[in-house]
Amino acid sequence: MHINAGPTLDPLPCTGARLRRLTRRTTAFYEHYLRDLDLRLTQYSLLRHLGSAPQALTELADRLEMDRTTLTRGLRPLIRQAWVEESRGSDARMRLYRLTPDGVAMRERAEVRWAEAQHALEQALGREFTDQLNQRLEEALALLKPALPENN
Amino acid sequence: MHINAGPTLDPLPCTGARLRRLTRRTTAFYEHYLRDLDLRLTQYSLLRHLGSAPQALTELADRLEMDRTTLTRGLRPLIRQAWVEESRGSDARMRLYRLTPDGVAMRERAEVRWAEAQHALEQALGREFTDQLNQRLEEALALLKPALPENN
DNA sequence: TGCTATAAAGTGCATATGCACATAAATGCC
DNA sequence: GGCATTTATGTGCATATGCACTTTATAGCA
Repeated sequence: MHINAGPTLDPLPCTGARLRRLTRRTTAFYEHYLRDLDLRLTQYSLLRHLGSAPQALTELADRLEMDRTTLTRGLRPLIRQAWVEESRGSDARMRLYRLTPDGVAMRERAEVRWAEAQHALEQALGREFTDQLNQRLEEALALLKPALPENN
Repeated sequence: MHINAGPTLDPLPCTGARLRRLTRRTTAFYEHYLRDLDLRLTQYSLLRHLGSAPQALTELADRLEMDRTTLTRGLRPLIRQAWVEESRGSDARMRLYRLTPDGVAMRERAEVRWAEAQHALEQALGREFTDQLNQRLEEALALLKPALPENN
């Protein structure tokens, strides 16, 4: 039994908190479909952004707009599963990553599940609403890029 | 120097990945303003949802729509700073949490910064766009609530 | 009164996230 | 060629996130 079981939910004046909240729920939605592949949404995203051609860590981080160090560690499970292979190029500082054949196969299996999830999401939200939401998110991403003075 | 420095960014057909991406960037935006208070956005959110009246963990988790166990650990730093106090009620299973006077003071200081951040965000995105984005996020949250069969 | 079912919470595990700091290799001058 | 600077990456630390499993306490019923 709860104490102080007040009104349902606060109006949430904070856009950031609202985003985090929706992201939590949406991630759970997708991961429900990826579950028996034992794949997280982020990991699927990595598979999707990797190819058979070796790619440098920083390059990948830029494309995904993720922190470099998050990626370093996020790639490790994929390497452990032998879906991704690390190699070195002429520049001995760089780490290059590419999908293995197993990784390509896994990505294909995952894409089926992802498509199911995406479809189900569009069903739940309505196709038009989803498009508009995607639009807004994309727009916000573009507008927010130069918004932090320190990041320039 | 990068290898395979292809086109800028993929169109991102995945709504979930887009959400995660925007959330990362937006969180960084807010946390820039909270930085010298050494407060994360999530922690600010906790302070905002706590009061002087003791609240049970599960009740708080429901209100924030966060996982109970995430909350258990998320509250610890706040307790360590003595902004939040844990207590027990008549039901010996429950943990009750409330803001200490220091916690109230901290919340007030943080609200100033939060307001600056929110205002700056609305500047960056445009006021109208922000309202519409908030609207969509709220709508999506409402629509997604019953969307996972397993969650019923 | 006991026994069972349920409810509240904690813990272990595995990622996800990003900052500050450290290291190593390549670059650019002089 | 040799040294200062820049670049690519790794590591330590502290949260954030959520699932599976465990523990403890209350509730409900025979």
